[in-house]
Amino acid sequence: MRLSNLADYAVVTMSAASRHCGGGRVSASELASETGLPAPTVQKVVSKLTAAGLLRSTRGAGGGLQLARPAAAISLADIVEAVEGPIALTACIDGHDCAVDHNCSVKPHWPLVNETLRKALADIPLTQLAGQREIA
Amino acid sequence: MRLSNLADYAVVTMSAASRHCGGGRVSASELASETGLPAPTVQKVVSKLTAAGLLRSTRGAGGGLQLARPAAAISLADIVEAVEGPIALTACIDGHDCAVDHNCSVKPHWPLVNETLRKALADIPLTQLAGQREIA
DNA sequence: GTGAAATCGGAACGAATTAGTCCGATTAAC
DNA sequence: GTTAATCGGACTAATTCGTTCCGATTTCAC
Repeated sequence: MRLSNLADYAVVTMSAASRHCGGGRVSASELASETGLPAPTVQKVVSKLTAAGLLRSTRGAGGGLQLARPAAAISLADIVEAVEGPIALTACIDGHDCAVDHNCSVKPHWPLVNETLRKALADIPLTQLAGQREIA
Repeated sequence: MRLSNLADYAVVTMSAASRHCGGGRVSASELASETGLPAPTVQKVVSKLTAAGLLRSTRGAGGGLQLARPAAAISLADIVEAVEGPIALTACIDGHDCAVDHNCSVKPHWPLVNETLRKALADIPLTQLAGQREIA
């Protein structure tokens, strides 16, 4: 019931990147300096976020990162899913049987719980987490 | 964003125990047989649940477990907290600074998220999870 | 056109938490 | 008082996560 540190760092990184949305491209090293996180860690987080389509990467000299979508259109659920995969409390939903499949009366109820949690996280936009002066 | 297997097993175990609520004491071995989980694992889960006050243990020959509270009064949040501790997505809320304390603009928003998730889980009683036994 | 620099992307190593297992202390019944 | 069955805690092994490093790609400058 606790998201991984990578996901936590991803939220911080996205929050920092959202502040440079208007300024164009930002390098991963610069994000590391601003957030105080280790540079390699930020690189790994950025890789996952880029693969998920939340960030747009521009390679080469003078390149950098930029938000692929407006900050208001990115929710906490998107960031968590980008780093940790689908929002699922249990692993028995995607093939990995929990060895009690035959007598597991709670399994039918997990999708409902998962969806409830996902909705709760989807209702939190990046703008709220970033704490920008323009929250509207 | 995924609860540990122990918590998953705890839910299954509590669900199985709720069926024996009227029958009185149930041994951990019997719960293991019914759920199909390894007996030592069930013992570990039962230990945590008992320590949290969700189960009442009776030692000695002929002893066993029984629900400390009615099934309707036990929520999914109670079980998760019993096994995994407080519902907190991030570890930076209880002293462990995340090394970006000075520039972490998202930290003030985590308690709200945690409370939202906790409420979502608290709204799911054990009776709903137990449901009717489905024989596959 | 060529060279060089800077960037992201993926892979490998190490550490930490977790899952599983075992043995001992306690307790009730006989 | 003895026996037997139970829970409780501690140890070991495994998986996953976090961190770090190196290579492929791309752009700018000359």
